[in-house]
Amino acid sequence: MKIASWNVNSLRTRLPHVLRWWQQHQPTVLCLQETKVEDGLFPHQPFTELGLHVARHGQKSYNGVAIISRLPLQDVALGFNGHNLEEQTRLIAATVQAAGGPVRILSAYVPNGESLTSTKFAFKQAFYQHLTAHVVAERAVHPRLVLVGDFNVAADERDVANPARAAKDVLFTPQERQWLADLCQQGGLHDALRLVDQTPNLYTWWDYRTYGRSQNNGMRIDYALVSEALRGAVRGVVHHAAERGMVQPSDHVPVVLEIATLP
Amino acid sequence: MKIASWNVNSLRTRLPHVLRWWQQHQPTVLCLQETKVEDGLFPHQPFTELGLHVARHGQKSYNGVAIISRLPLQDVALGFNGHNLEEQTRLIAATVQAAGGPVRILSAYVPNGESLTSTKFAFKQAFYQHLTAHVVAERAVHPRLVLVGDFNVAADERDVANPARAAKDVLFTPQERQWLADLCQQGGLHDALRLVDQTPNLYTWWDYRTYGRSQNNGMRIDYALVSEALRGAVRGVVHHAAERGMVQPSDHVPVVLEIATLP
DNA sequence: GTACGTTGTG
DNA sequence: CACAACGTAC
Repeated sequence: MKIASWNVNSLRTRLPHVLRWWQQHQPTVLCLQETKVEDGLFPHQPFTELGLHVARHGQKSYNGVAIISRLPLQDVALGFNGHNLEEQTRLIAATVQAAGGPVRILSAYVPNGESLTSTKFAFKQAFYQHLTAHVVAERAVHPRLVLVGDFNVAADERDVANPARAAKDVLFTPQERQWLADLCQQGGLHDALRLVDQTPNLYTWWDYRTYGRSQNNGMRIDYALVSEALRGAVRGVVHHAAERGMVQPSDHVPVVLEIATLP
Repeated sequence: MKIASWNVNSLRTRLPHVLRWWQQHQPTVLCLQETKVEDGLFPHQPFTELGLHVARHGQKSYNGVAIISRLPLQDVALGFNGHNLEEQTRLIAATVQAAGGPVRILSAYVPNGESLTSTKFAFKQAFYQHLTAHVVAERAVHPRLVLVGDFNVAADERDVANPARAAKDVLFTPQERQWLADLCQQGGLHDALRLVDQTPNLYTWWDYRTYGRSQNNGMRIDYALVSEALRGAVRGVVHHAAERGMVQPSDHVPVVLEIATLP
């Protein structure tokens, strides 16, 4: 079973890439972030006519998350038990019936934070706190849980090009790393890539502004996190870095988790 | 000799069409309107690398005229003797040495006028007055003169789909038709198409907003006007209406004047 | 409907 | 750098 996560930075603009990528890689589930489209304008048809199931939670201009799936999506939940933080659409969840039993899937788009002194930085912390509590509650109901998305934090030194420099800026401050660590520890989640692969410099995002100037100056800020019950099922995590080289690419690339769902 | 006129509605956006069209039709001269590009950002290279000569007079966002030519462009004149009306780049002229002697070519983009009560309508009248006086002066120096462009006026009933309705709106009011008639009479110019072809409903422009809804609801507002000295040389005028059906077309199509330049 | 410039966001 | 929205023009 392949569960993918991709911050597409506008689904409508990236739709050709997303459809081509789906056909090439045939995932079981694709979680999207930064769809930047209201629910009424969401492009359902290209997916439903492939026989896929769609759940989306979006707004005008900013944010927006979605789940596209080959399997039916059950118990779709928008936001935190139906309400959003700061009216921002950054979380969606659904359950799929896999071979070994139900898997709860969450697609999250964590706030960027802007800068250490911004009110958005405080909002980022609040979002992590809510997300952590939410995962604790969800995991009590759904032991087999996968949380994927754009977490806007690089976990450790292997996940940034220049750790000393990056630590001074948003996305790699000690505080943010702690928020992510707390999410994993209190939420009982494991960074699926690091369960199986310790290679450094495996990035998922390259800033539009710096990509052209400095080569491979990226960060790993998109993750697949799995609950303890799925720990042993992780077969691998791959980043589809080639997507960053396409014409008009997203600044993020797909992160694909493969799990064995039969016990 | 083929002298073409095309309101391209952004040269940068339409560049692929313009280059393909040039290769297909190999005009002697192409006059452009609504290039919407400052001189510093004008795409010279695609033309110069074909060995073509370029004169342009543009500004940011709006207006902008140009002449592309297989023959060298002499005595290039920007605006009305170097200055523009209302700081708008709507007129450019140059001389080419044709087989029968020099031909003065003017490319004009007449203001739209917006509505009868707009200050832009008064500006349209003022522009016609200046243009008429300018042509009178130019023709005294250059007997063989061609004035092409977007005149934003339909000359007579044959040039609109519904004359009664159109007469109430800008582009076909009696006043505007008179301004165009004055330009021709006082300027000593002839509407080249009507010298050789009386077919009605030969349009050059179809509004983006109405094109899809009502078929062939266009107007003839782009012309090739020739001086008395060239009257007998006119071999034909054709509208390349197929350009309106291309993907991402301009709302105007090329108007191509063919003249015999040998005496 | 199509295009451009500006502003706000990342 | 790239995206969405808004205002403006035709």
